[in-house]
Amino acid sequence: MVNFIGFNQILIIICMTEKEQNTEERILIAAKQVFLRKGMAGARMQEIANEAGINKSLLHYYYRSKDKLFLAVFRLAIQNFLPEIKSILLSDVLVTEKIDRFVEGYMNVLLNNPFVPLFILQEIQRDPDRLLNIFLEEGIQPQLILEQFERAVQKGEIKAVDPKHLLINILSLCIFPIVARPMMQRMLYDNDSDAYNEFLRERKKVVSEFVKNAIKK
Amino acid sequence: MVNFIGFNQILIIICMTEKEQNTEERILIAAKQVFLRKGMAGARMQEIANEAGINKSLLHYYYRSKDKLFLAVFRLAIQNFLPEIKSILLSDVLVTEKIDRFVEGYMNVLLNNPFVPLFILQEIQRDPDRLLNIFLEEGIQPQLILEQFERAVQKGEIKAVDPKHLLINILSLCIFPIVARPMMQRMLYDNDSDAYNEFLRERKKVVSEFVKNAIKK
DNA sequence: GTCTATATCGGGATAGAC
DNA sequence: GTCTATCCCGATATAGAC
Repeated sequence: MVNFIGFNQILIIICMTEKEQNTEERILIAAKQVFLRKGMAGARMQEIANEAGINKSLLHYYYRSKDKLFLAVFRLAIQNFLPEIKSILLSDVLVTEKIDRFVEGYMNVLLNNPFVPLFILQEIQRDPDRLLNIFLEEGIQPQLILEQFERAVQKGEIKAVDPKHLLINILSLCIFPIVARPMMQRMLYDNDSDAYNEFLRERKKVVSEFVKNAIKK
Repeated sequence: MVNFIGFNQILIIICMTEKEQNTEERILIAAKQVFLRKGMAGARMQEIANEAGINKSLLHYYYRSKDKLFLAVFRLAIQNFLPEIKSILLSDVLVTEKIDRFVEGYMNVLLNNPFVPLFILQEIQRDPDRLLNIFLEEGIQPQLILEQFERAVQKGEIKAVDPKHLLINILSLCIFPIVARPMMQRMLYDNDSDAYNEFLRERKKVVSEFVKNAIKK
């Protein structure tokens, strides 16, 4: 008897594969939403299942546990960040120009993924080494930008500042207004969402100017 | 029969009162620790009871529910912040001098309560209006400092900057290095805690200078 | 006020039918 | 692969003895 796979068997296989990918992906997207909103501890498997439009058990079928699902989601989340940021950091331009580009690009990323930073801050406190390892595996390298700042100081392009402080200053100015949004929007803008969006948009330029003023000789 | 309270009855009452206060207070302190570390969702009543060295049921005896306990703790936490900060904001000095004092005072408070900011950021996202109401009840008023910045701009003491951006810039530079500590300490200082403490101490001056440079004419 | 015991509930995880 | 039903544990909360 010849090995033979009938036409509709192939169809079934294709269908199952497509379904699998769809479901798996839908789970990931749903889980991302919920994890980002609630954090690991606050997220409920039921809520994720609802958001994905499937049964709770299916979550365990695809990702054996809540913990595994969480890890998958986290990798996905930071991979949205990386390519854009990396390309900016690797670009070969003057330090002041690079600061402009970085602030612009980084704040755009944050505006598109507003829940990611707080999520990272939460989980990094819950279990610091786990997430740090993932960061390292994904090739996050602060050394690169620190050296650039260092060289810019030596060449006299900017004031003599500690590169680590400068890096944290820039990150602070970009990230904090996003993670503190629920509070700041209420306290400064009467909870007017549009006004705060406008504030964040104009903030790209404001931060760039602020930093460049602070470090120019 | 005359109304009469015997001597040992008085002793008992005093004892009970003292014990009550002690226990109540011990619970508050323990709960503060746990809530700050784990957030509302991650905190466990058992863990709080252990930390206070008492039985789980006693938590419910003094504070009817986890939620009520949480609110009590939160009020306590922000009341540690307020007096110091308020007095700085109300002091009558030049804007640059006030920025120095604020950064110094605020970062000291943060160094003594390093878990508070992330805790606030977490809970403010979980239930924004609840915490905001507490802030308002406690008399937190950004308007005050905004007006001072405004006047300083008009008087020509500092560059023409948007007061709201300036306020958020200062807050960012102070708060972010504390909430992101677990990550930054590992990425920038090989997880050397002493080195990061030193970094934060010198940061008070660094931030002051950074901000003043950025806004001087 | 403080403890032990227990009720009650919700969530993660598994078994098994289809 | 997907569903229903169920297990099991842990956590909040209550009852009641002392």
